[in-house]
Amino acid sequence: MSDPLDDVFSALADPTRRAILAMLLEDDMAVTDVAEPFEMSLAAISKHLVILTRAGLITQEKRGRVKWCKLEPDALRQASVWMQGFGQFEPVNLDAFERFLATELGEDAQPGG
Amino acid sequence: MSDPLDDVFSALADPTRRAILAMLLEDDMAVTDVAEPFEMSLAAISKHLVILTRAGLITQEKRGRVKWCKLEPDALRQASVWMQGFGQFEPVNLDAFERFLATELGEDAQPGG
DNA sequence: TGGATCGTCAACCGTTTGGTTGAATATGCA
DNA sequence: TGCATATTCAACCAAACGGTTGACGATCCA
Repeated sequence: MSDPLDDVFSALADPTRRAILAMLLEDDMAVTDVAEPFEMSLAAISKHLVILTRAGLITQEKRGRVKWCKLEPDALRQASVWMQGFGQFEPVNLDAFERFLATELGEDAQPGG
Repeated sequence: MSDPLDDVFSALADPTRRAILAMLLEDDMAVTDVAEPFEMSLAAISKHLVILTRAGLITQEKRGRVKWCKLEPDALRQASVWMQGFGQFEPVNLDAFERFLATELGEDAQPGG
């Protein structure tokens, strides 16, 4: 009944969760290490990770005591495709197209703070 | 202090608001006409439109009694660029690229229900 | 075995969200 | 003028959100 885009976009709406995704862009991380730079409890971060998991934006795998978090960009890509539907009626939209190519080919993309 | 992406993504998190954006893709609309297909009060739709406006996803212009709503895809594009930063380390991503082209050229794009 | 670490669960709390209703405001028109 | 239409405002509500704390289960290791 509920659109998976609901979960993806509401997961992305929180700055803490976007920061977590950016961290996971570098490498897979344990829950404790994800929580380390934030000024909030481990339990709070654990909840954020549940929300990211339910949205399909990350997966978590337990090895021993440690639960590893891994970025899953497919859900992001789905949402991105939905959004790009709104660019189609623009006259040319070369700007977005060039930026798409830049990030896609990794030429000099700067993936945000 | 608060990231504009907060407003954009939380605006997009609601299915009613995404449906409104899809309607505005066709043409500019008056508030009453936006509200017509939904099974909720006009006041509720009015609030949704405020949220979309605050996020920069639409603009509203009053002409006479009627307030016209117009899609503003720039905010969407910003968010889309942020998201595409997460696709860059993927091997090729031809799938998203092809769909980008399809919607961009308007060949047989189906911009969602 | 026992202690330290990893992570979640459960209960609680204040704020925000998404909806309602009825009144109010602003404009168009006869 | 007076009435109909278009839209928002204000008050209210239940549910969800984002955080806290403390207790708990699971795992490693000496």
